[in-house]
Amino acid sequence: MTEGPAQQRRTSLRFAILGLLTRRPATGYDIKRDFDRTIGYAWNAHDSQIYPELRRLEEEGLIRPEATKPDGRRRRTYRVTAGGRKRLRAWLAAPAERGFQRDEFLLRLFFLQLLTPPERASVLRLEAGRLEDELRLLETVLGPFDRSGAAADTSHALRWQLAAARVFEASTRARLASVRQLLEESEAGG
Amino acid sequence: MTEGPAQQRRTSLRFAILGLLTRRPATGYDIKRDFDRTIGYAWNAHDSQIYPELRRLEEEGLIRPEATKPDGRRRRTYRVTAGGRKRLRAWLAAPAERGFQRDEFLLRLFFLQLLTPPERASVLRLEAGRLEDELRLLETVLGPFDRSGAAADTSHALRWQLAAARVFEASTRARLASVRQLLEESEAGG
DNA sequence: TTTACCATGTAAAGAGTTACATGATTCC
DNA sequence: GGAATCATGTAACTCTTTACATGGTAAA
Repeated sequence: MTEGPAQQRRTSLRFAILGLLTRRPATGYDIKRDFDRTIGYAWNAHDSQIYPELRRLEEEGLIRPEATKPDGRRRRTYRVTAGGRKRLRAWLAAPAERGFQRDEFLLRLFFLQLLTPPERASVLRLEAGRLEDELRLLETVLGPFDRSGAAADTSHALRWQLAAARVFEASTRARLASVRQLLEESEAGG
Repeated sequence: MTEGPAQQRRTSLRFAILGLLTRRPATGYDIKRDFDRTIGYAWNAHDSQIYPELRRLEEEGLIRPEATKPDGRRRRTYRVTAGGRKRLRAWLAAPAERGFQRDEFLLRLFFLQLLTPPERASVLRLEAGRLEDELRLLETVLGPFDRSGAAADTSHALRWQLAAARVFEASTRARLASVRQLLEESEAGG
Protein backbone atom coordinates (compact mmCIF):
# COMPACT_ATOMS: atom_id res chain seq x y z
CA MET A 1 0.00 0.00 0.00
CA THR A 2 3.04 2.26 0.23
CA GLU A 3 3.20 1.95 -3.53
CA GLY A 4 3.45 5.36 -5.22
CA PRO A 5 2.47 4.93 -8.86
CA ALA A 6 3.20 8.02 -10.93
CA GLN A 7 0.20 10.32 -10.66
CA GLN A 8 -1.70 10.59 -13.91
CA ARG A 9 -1.52 14.01 -15.48
CA ARG A 10 -5.01 14.92 -16.56
CA THR A 11 -4.20 18.22 -18.16
CA SER A 12 -4.81 18.92 -21.81
CA LEU A 13 -1.66 21.02 -22.05
CA ARG A 14 0.55 18.07 -22.80
CA PHE A 15 -1.75 16.95 -25.59
CA ALA A 16 -1.94 20.44 -27.03
CA ILE A 17 1.86 20.44 -27.15
CA LEU A 18 2.04 16.95 -28.63
CA GLY A 19 -0.50 18.01 -31.23
CA LEU A 20 1.45 21.10 -32.23
CA LEU A 21 4.60 18.99 -32.50
CA THR A 22 2.90 16.65 -34.99
CA ARG A 23 2.71 19.67 -37.30
CA ARG A 24 6.42 20.41 -37.18
CA PRO A 25 9.45 19.99 -34.91
CA ALA A 26 9.64 23.01 -32.65
CA THR A 27 11.33 24.69 -29.71
CA GLY A 28 9.43 25.84 -26.62
CA TYR A 29 9.47 29.30 -28.08
CA ASP A 30 7.97 28.07 -31.35
CA ILE A 31 5.25 26.25 -29.45
CA LYS A 32 4.27 29.38 -27.59
CA ARG A 33 3.95 31.22 -30.89
CA ASP A 34 2.00 28.38 -32.46
CA PHE A 35 -0.47 28.58 -29.59
CA ASP A 36 -0.90 32.31 -30.13
CA ARG A 37 -1.27 32.01 -33.88
CA THR A 38 -3.31 28.89 -34.37
CA ILE A 39 -5.19 27.36 -31.43
CA GLY A 40 -4.94 30.14 -28.83
CA TYR A 41 -8.72 30.63 -28.81
CA ALA A 42 -9.11 27.11 -27.43
CA TRP A 43 -5.95 26.51 -25.41
CA ASN A 44 -2.87 28.45 -24.43
CA ALA A 45 -0.10 28.51 -21.84
CA HIS A 46 2.72 30.64 -20.55
CA ASP A 47 6.39 29.87 -21.29
CA SER A 48 6.89 28.97 -17.67
CA GLN A 49 4.38 26.18 -18.03
CA ILE A 50 5.51 25.02 -21.47
CA TYR A 51 9.20 24.44 -20.71
CA PRO A 52 8.71 22.17 -17.67
CA GLU A 53 6.04 20.24 -19.54
CA LEU A 54 8.44 19.66 -22.44
CA ARG A 55 10.94 18.22 -19.98
CA ARG A 56 8.35 15.85 -18.55
CA LEU A 57 7.25 14.76 -22.01
CA GLU A 58 10.87 14.07 -22.87
CA GLU A 59 11.39 12.08 -19.66
CA GLU A 60 8.35 9.99 -20.51
CA GLY A 61 9.69 9.39 -24.00
CA LEU A 62 6.74 11.05 -25.73
CA ILE A 63 8.99 13.59 -27.45
CA ARG A 64 12.72 13.74 -28.13
CA PRO A 65 15.10 16.61 -28.87
CA GLU A 66 16.76 16.80 -32.25
CA ALA A 67 20.53 16.51 -32.40
CA THR A 68 21.74 20.07 -31.86
CA LYS A 69 24.29 21.73 -34.05
CA PRO A 70 26.81 23.39 -31.75
CA ASP A 71 26.12 26.91 -33.01
CA GLY A 72 26.74 28.32 -29.54
CA ARG A 73 23.04 28.95 -29.22
CA ARG A 74 21.05 27.33 -26.46
CA ARG A 75 18.13 25.72 -28.19
CA ARG A 76 16.20 22.44 -28.05
CA THR A 77 14.05 21.46 -30.98
CA TYR A 78 11.66 18.62 -30.20
CA ARG A 79 9.91 15.95 -32.28
CA VAL A 80 7.04 13.64 -31.29
CA THR A 81 8.03 9.98 -30.90
CA ALA A 82 5.89 7.04 -32.02
CA GLY A 83 4.83 6.60 -28.38
CA GLY A 84 3.85 10.24 -28.22
CA ARG A 85 1.66 9.94 -31.27
CA LYS A 86 -0.03 6.91 -29.82
CA ARG A 87 -0.82 8.67 -26.57
CA LEU A 88 -2.11 11.71 -28.41
CA ARG A 89 -4.44 9.59 -30.54
CA ALA A 90 -5.72 7.79 -27.45
CA TRP A 91 -6.51 11.12 -25.81
CA LEU A 92 -8.21 12.46 -28.92
CA ALA A 93 -10.51 9.46 -29.15
CA ALA A 94 -11.31 9.32 -25.42
CA PRO A 95 -14.47 10.99 -24.14
CA ALA A 96 -13.84 14.37 -22.50
CA GLU A 97 -13.85 14.36 -18.74
CA ARG A 98 -16.66 16.44 -17.33
CA GLY A 99 -15.52 19.28 -15.13
CA PHE A 100 -17.14 22.49 -14.05
CA GLN A 101 -17.73 25.22 -16.59
CA ARG A 102 -16.29 28.60 -15.68
CA ASP A 103 -17.54 31.74 -17.31
CA GLU A 104 -16.86 34.99 -15.57
CA PHE A 105 -19.18 37.07 -17.72
CA LEU A 106 -22.17 34.80 -17.15
CA LEU A 107 -21.44 34.95 -13.43
CA ARG A 108 -21.53 38.76 -13.55
CA LEU A 109 -24.68 38.72 -15.63
CA PHE A 110 -26.42 36.48 -13.13
CA PHE A 111 -25.95 39.07 -10.38
CA LEU A 112 -26.38 42.18 -12.56
CA GLN A 113 -29.52 43.08 -10.62
CA LEU A 114 -27.21 44.53 -7.95
CA LEU A 115 -25.99 47.31 -10.25
CA THR A 116 -27.73 50.47 -11.44
CA PRO A 117 -29.15 50.51 -15.00
CA PRO A 118 -26.28 52.62 -16.42
CA GLU A 119 -23.72 50.33 -14.79
CA ARG A 120 -25.51 47.33 -16.26
CA ALA A 121 -25.41 48.81 -19.74
CA SER A 122 -21.70 49.47 -19.33
CA VAL A 123 -21.00 45.84 -18.39
CA LEU A 124 -22.97 44.63 -21.40
CA ARG A 125 -21.21 47.05 -23.74
CA LEU A 126 -17.81 45.92 -22.51
CA GLU A 127 -18.68 42.29 -23.14
CA ALA A 128 -19.99 43.05 -26.61
CA GLY A 129 -16.73 44.83 -27.38
CA ARG A 130 -14.71 41.91 -26.08
CA LEU A 131 -16.63 39.46 -28.26
CA GLU A 132 -16.13 41.70 -31.30
CA ASP A 133 -12.41 41.76 -30.59
CA GLU A 134 -12.35 37.98 -30.43
CA LEU A 135 -14.09 37.67 -33.78
CA ARG A 136 -11.68 40.13 -35.34
CA LEU A 137 -8.74 38.16 -33.96
CA LEU A 138 -10.23 34.99 -35.35
CA GLU A 139 -10.32 36.53 -38.82
CA THR A 140 -6.54 36.86 -38.66
CA VAL A 141 -6.27 33.17 -37.81
CA LEU A 142 -8.61 32.26 -40.65
CA GLY A 143 -6.92 34.57 -43.13
CA PRO A 144 -4.02 32.30 -44.19
CA PHE A 145 -6.20 29.75 -45.94
CA ASP A 146 -9.05 30.14 -48.34
CA ARG A 147 -12.03 29.26 -46.20
CA SER A 148 -14.58 27.85 -48.64
CA GLY A 149 -11.94 25.90 -50.55
CA ALA A 150 -10.49 24.19 -47.50
CA ALA A 151 -13.93 23.36 -46.13
CA ALA A 152 -15.04 21.68 -49.35
CA ASP A 153 -11.99 19.43 -49.58
CA THR A 154 -12.75 16.90 -46.87
CA SER A 155 -9.38 15.20 -47.10
CA HIS A 156 -7.43 18.41 -46.59
CA ALA A 157 -5.24 18.44 -43.49
CA LEU A 158 -6.46 21.89 -42.54
CA ARG A 159 -10.11 20.88 -42.59
CA TRP A 160 -10.33 20.17 -38.87
CA GLN A 161 -8.34 23.18 -37.85
CA LEU A 162 -10.81 25.21 -39.81
CA ALA A 163 -13.73 23.32 -38.28
CA ALA A 164 -12.54 24.17 -34.77
CA ALA A 165 -12.32 27.84 -35.66
CA ARG A 166 -15.79 27.71 -37.23
CA VAL A 167 -17.39 26.18 -34.14
CA PHE A 168 -15.77 28.80 -31.97
CA GLU A 169 -16.91 31.53 -34.33
CA ALA A 170 -20.50 30.32 -34.39
CA SER A 171 -20.87 30.20 -30.62
CA THR A 172 -19.15 33.56 -30.22
CA ARG A 173 -21.54 35.16 -32.74
CA ALA A 174 -24.54 33.65 -30.99
CA ARG A 175 -23.34 35.04 -27.74
CA LEU A 176 -22.69 38.46 -29.19
CA ALA A 177 -26.22 38.54 -30.58
CA SER A 178 -27.66 37.66 -27.15
CA VAL A 179 -25.62 40.32 -25.41
CA ARG A 180 -26.62 42.96 -27.95
CA GLN A 181 -30.25 42.07 -27.47
CA LEU A 182 -29.94 42.41 -23.71
CA LEU A 183 -28.30 45.77 -24.24
CA GLU A 184 -31.19 46.99 -26.39
CA GLU A 185 -33.79 45.77 -23.92
CA SER A 186 -31.82 47.30 -21.09
CA GLU A 187 -31.54 50.69 -22.81
CA ALA A 188 -35.20 50.70 -23.85
CA GLY A 189 -37.04 49.46 -20.79
CA GLY A 190 -34.51 49.17 -17.95
CA MET B 1 10.99 46.48 0.33
CA THR B 2 10.41 43.59 2.72
CA GLU B 3 6.82 44.77 2.82
CA GLY B 4 4.39 41.93 2.26
CA PRO B 5 1.03 43.38 1.28
CA ALA B 6 -1.75 40.82 1.24
CA GLN B 7 -1.80 39.20 -2.18
CA GLN B 8 -4.87 40.12 -4.15
CA ARG B 9 -7.20 37.23 -4.78
CA ARG B 10 -8.19 37.35 -8.40
CA THR B 11 -10.55 34.45 -8.38
CA SER B 12 -14.21 34.82 -9.11
CA LEU B 13 -15.13 32.18 -6.55
CA ARG B 14 -15.35 34.67 -3.71
CA PHE B 15 -17.66 36.87 -5.72
CA ALA B 16 -19.82 33.96 -6.72
CA ILE B 17 -20.17 33.13 -3.03
CA LEU B 18 -20.85 36.75 -2.06
CA GLY B 19 -23.46 36.91 -4.79
CA LEU B 20 -25.23 33.78 -3.62
CA LEU B 21 -25.22 35.14 -0.07
CA THR B 22 -27.02 38.31 -1.21
CA ARG B 23 -29.93 36.04 -2.09
CA ARG B 24 -30.21 34.47 1.34
CA PRO B 25 -28.07 33.67 4.40
CA ALA B 26 -26.56 30.24 3.93
CA THR B 27 -24.17 27.59 5.19
CA GLY B 28 -21.32 26.22 3.10
CA TYR B 29 -23.51 23.27 2.35
CA ASP B 30 -26.33 25.52 1.13
CA ILE B 31 -23.91 27.40 -1.09
CA LYS B 32 -22.74 24.22 -2.74
CA ARG B 33 -26.34 23.34 -3.50
CA ASP B 34 -27.12 26.82 -4.77
CA PHE B 35 -24.23 26.51 -7.20
CA ASP B 36 -25.57 23.22 -8.47
CA ARG B 37 -29.11 24.46 -8.79
CA THR B 38 -28.76 27.99 -10.07
CA ILE B 39 -25.45 29.15 -11.53
CA GLY B 40 -23.57 25.88 -11.90
CA TYR B 41 -23.42 26.23 -15.67
CA ALA B 42 -21.24 29.33 -15.24
CA TRP B 43 -19.36 28.71 -12.01
CA ASN B 44 -19.03 25.97 -9.43
CA ALA B 45 -16.68 24.69 -6.75
CA HIS B 46 -16.07 21.73 -4.49
CA ASP B 47 -16.83 21.81 -0.76
CA SER B 48 -13.13 21.71 -0.04
CA GLN B 49 -12.73 25.00 -1.85
CA ILE B 50 -15.88 26.65 -0.49
CA TYR B 51 -15.22 26.20 3.23
CA PRO B 52 -11.74 27.75 3.31
CA GLU B 53 -12.97 30.63 1.13
CA LEU B 54 -15.81 31.30 3.59
CA ARG B 55 -13.24 31.54 6.38
CA ARG B 56 -11.18 34.03 4.41
CA LEU B 57 -14.24 36.12 3.56
CA GLU B 58 -15.13 36.17 7.23
CA GLU B 59 -11.61 37.19 8.24
CA GLU B 60 -11.79 40.06 5.75
CA GLY B 61 -15.13 41.14 7.16
CA LEU B 62 -17.01 40.61 3.90
CA ILE B 63 -19.37 38.11 5.50
CA ARG B 64 -20.30 37.29 9.08
CA PRO B 65 -21.79 34.21 10.73
CA GLU B 66 -25.22 34.44 12.29
CA ALA B 67 -25.51 33.91 16.01
CA THR B 68 -25.85 30.15 16.37
CA LYS B 69 -28.53 28.54 18.45
CA PRO B 70 -26.85 25.90 20.57
CA ASP B 71 -28.79 22.98 19.07
CA GLY B 72 -25.75 20.76 19.41
CA ARG B 73 -25.31 20.85 15.67
CA ARG B 74 -22.16 22.17 14.09
CA ARG B 75 -23.32 24.76 11.60
CA ARG B 76 -22.34 28.25 10.47
CA THR B 77 -24.87 30.34 8.59
CA TYR B 78 -23.35 33.39 6.90
CA ARG B 79 -24.66 36.78 5.80
CA VAL B 80 -23.02 39.39 3.56
CA THR B 81 -21.89 42.53 5.35
CA ALA B 82 -22.19 46.06 3.94
CA GLY B 83 -18.49 45.88 3.05
CA GLY B 84 -19.08 42.60 1.26
CA ARG B 85 -21.86 44.08 -0.83
CA LYS B 86 -19.67 47.00 -1.78
CA ARG B 87 -16.85 44.75 -2.92
CA LEU B 88 -19.23 42.60 -4.89
CA ARG B 89 -20.69 45.60 -6.68
CA ALA B 90 -17.19 46.88 -7.50
CA TRP B 91 -16.28 43.54 -9.01
CA LEU B 92 -19.52 43.36 -11.00
CA ALA B 93 -18.93 46.77 -12.55
CA ALA B 94 -15.21 46.19 -13.26
CA PRO B 95 -14.13 45.01 -16.70
CA ALA B 96 -13.33 41.29 -16.83
CA GLU B 97 -9.65 40.43 -16.80
CA ARG B 98 -8.56 38.74 -20.00
CA GLY B 99 -7.11 35.31 -19.49
CA PHE B 100 -6.68 32.38 -21.82
CA GLN B 101 -9.71 30.54 -23.06
CA ARG B 102 -9.68 26.81 -22.44
CA ASP B 103 -11.90 24.51 -24.39
CA GLU B 104 -10.96 20.85 -24.46
CA PHE B 105 -13.37 19.90 -27.21
CA LEU B 106 -12.12 22.58 -29.60
CA LEU B 107 -8.59 21.42 -28.90
CA ARG B 108 -9.54 17.86 -29.86
CA LEU B 109 -11.36 19.08 -32.94
CA PHE B 110 -8.32 21.02 -34.09
CA PHE B 111 -6.26 17.82 -34.20
CA LEU B 112 -9.03 15.48 -35.34
CA GLN B 113 -7.15 14.88 -38.58
CA LEU B 114 -5.02 12.37 -36.66
CA LEU B 115 -7.96 9.99 -36.13
CA THR B 116 -9.72 7.66 -38.54
CA PRO B 117 -13.10 8.76 -39.98
CA PRO B 118 -15.13 6.45 -37.68
CA GLU B 119 -13.19 7.70 -34.63
CA ARG B 120 -13.84 11.27 -35.71
CA ALA B 121 -17.56 10.65 -35.98
CA SER B 122 -17.54 9.11 -32.54
CA VAL B 123 -15.87 12.16 -31.00
CA LEU B 124 -18.40 14.44 -32.67
CA ARG B 125 -21.33 12.31 -31.55
CA LEU B 126 -20.10 12.33 -27.96
CA GLU B 127 -19.83 16.10 -27.98
CA ALA B 128 -23.30 16.49 -29.46
CA GLY B 129 -24.65 14.26 -26.70
CA ARG B 130 -22.86 16.26 -24.06
CA LEU B 131 -24.32 19.52 -25.38
CA GLU B 132 -27.79 18.00 -25.46
CA ASP B 133 -27.36 16.95 -21.83
CA GLU B 134 -26.35 20.47 -20.91
CA LEU B 135 -29.43 21.92 -22.56
CA ARG B 136 -31.68 19.43 -20.79
CA LEU B 137 -30.06 20.30 -17.48
CA LEU B 138 -30.61 23.97 -18.21
CA GLU B 139 -34.32 23.33 -18.67
CA THR B 140 -34.47 22.13 -15.08
CA VAL B 141 -32.85 25.37 -13.97
CA LEU B 142 -35.26 27.41 -16.06
CA GLY B 143 -38.30 25.44 -14.97
CA PRO B 144 -39.01 27.19 -11.64
CA PHE B 145 -39.98 30.50 -13.18
CA ASP B 146 -42.26 31.31 -16.05
CA ARG B 147 -39.81 32.33 -18.72
CA SER B 148 -41.68 34.81 -20.88
CA GLY B 149 -43.29 36.47 -17.87
CA ALA B 150 -40.02 37.05 -16.04
CA ALA B 151 -38.33 38.32 -19.19
CA ALA B 152 -41.03 40.89 -19.88
CA ASP B 153 -40.94 42.40 -16.42
CA THR B 154 -37.70 44.35 -16.56
CA SER B 155 -37.75 45.25 -12.90
CA HIS B 156 -38.06 41.67 -11.74
CA ALA B 157 -35.19 40.40 -9.61
CA LEU B 158 -34.99 37.19 -11.60
CA ARG B 159 -34.58 38.97 -14.92
CA TRP B 160 -30.78 38.85 -14.93
CA GLN B 161 -30.59 35.31 -13.68
CA LEU B 162 -32.77 34.39 -16.60
CA ALA B 163 -30.68 36.48 -18.97
CA ALA B 164 -27.52 34.60 -17.96
CA ALA B 165 -29.21 31.28 -18.61
CA ARG B 166 -30.50 32.54 -21.97
CA VAL B 167 -27.04 33.64 -23.15
CA PHE B 168 -25.63 30.28 -22.13
CA GLU B 169 -28.46 28.50 -23.91
CA ALA B 170 -28.01 30.48 -27.13
CA SER B 171 -24.30 29.79 -27.41
CA THR B 172 -24.76 26.13 -26.51
CA ARG B 173 -27.42 25.73 -29.22
CA ALA B 174 -25.18 27.41 -31.78
CA ARG B 175 -22.40 25.07 -30.88
CA LEU B 176 -24.62 22.03 -31.07
CA ALA B 177 -25.77 23.06 -34.54
CA SER B 178 -22.15 23.44 -35.69
CA VAL B 179 -21.17 20.05 -34.31
CA ARG B 180 -24.17 18.36 -35.93
CA GLN B 181 -23.28 19.89 -39.26
CA LEU B 182 -19.71 18.63 -38.98
CA LEU B 183 -21.08 15.21 -38.17
CA GLU B 184 -23.26 15.19 -41.27
CA GLU B 185 -20.42 16.37 -43.50
CA SER B 186 -18.14 13.81 -41.92
CA GLU B 187 -20.58 10.94 -42.43
CA ALA B 188 -21.37 11.99 -45.99
CA GLY B 189 -17.97 12.86 -47.43
CA GLY B 190 -15.32 11.78 -44.92
C1' DT C 1 24.14 50.81 -30.60
C1' DT C 2 19.87 49.96 -29.42
C1' DT C 3 15.69 47.68 -30.33
C1' DA C 4 13.16 43.74 -31.49
C1' DC C 5 13.05 39.14 -31.41
C1' DC C 6 14.90 34.45 -30.16
C1' DA C 7 15.37 31.29 -26.34
C1' DT C 8 15.08 29.05 -21.68
C1' DG C 9 14.25 28.75 -17.41
C1' DT C 10 13.36 29.23 -11.60
C1' DA C 11 10.59 30.71 -7.56
C1' DA C 12 6.58 31.62 -5.32
C1' DA C 13 2.01 31.81 -4.85
C1' DG C 14 -2.78 31.19 -6.04
C1' DA C 15 -6.54 28.17 -7.86
C1' DG C 16 -8.68 23.86 -8.27
C1' DT C 17 -9.25 18.60 -7.75
C1' DT C 18 -9.26 14.23 -5.38
C1' DA C 19 -9.03 11.50 -1.49
C1' DC C 20 -9.80 11.05 3.13
C1' DA C 21 -12.16 11.77 7.62
C1' DT C 22 -15.89 12.65 10.87
C1' DG C 23 -20.31 12.98 12.95
C1' DA C 24 -25.45 14.54 13.40
C1' DT C 25 -30.28 14.33 11.80
C1' DT C 26 -34.20 12.75 9.23
C1' DC C 27 -36.88 9.63 6.81
C1' DC C 28 -38.21 4.87 5.75
C1' DG D 1 -31.75 -0.24 12.16
C1' DG D 2 -30.13 1.58 7.78
C1' DA D 3 -29.98 4.97 4.11
C1' DA D 4 -30.09 9.54 2.60
C1' DT D 5 -29.07 13.99 3.64
C1' DC D 6 -26.98 17.67 6.41
C1' DA D 7 -22.59 19.62 7.68
C1' DT D 8 -17.53 20.75 7.92
C1' DG D 9 -13.26 20.21 7.16
C1' DT D 10 -7.72 18.52 6.22
C1' DA D 11 -3.98 16.71 3.22
C1' DA D 12 -1.82 16.03 -0.83
C1' DC D 13 -1.38 16.97 -5.27
C1' DT D 14 -1.94 19.14 -9.80
C1' DC D 15 -2.56 23.13 -12.65
C1' DT D 16 -1.91 28.01 -13.73
C1' DT D 17 -0.23 32.66 -13.19
C1' DT D 18 3.07 36.29 -12.08
C1' DA D 19 7.44 37.89 -11.24
C1' DC D 20 12.06 37.46 -11.81
C1' DA D 21 16.39 36.28 -14.28
C1' DT D 22 19.57 35.61 -18.11
C1' DG D 23 21.76 35.82 -22.45
C1' DG D 24 22.22 35.39 -27.86
C1' DT D 25 21.13 37.10 -32.70
C1' DA D 26 19.55 40.13 -36.37
C1' DA D 27 18.24 44.32 -38.32
C1' DA D 28 17.91 49.46 -38.31
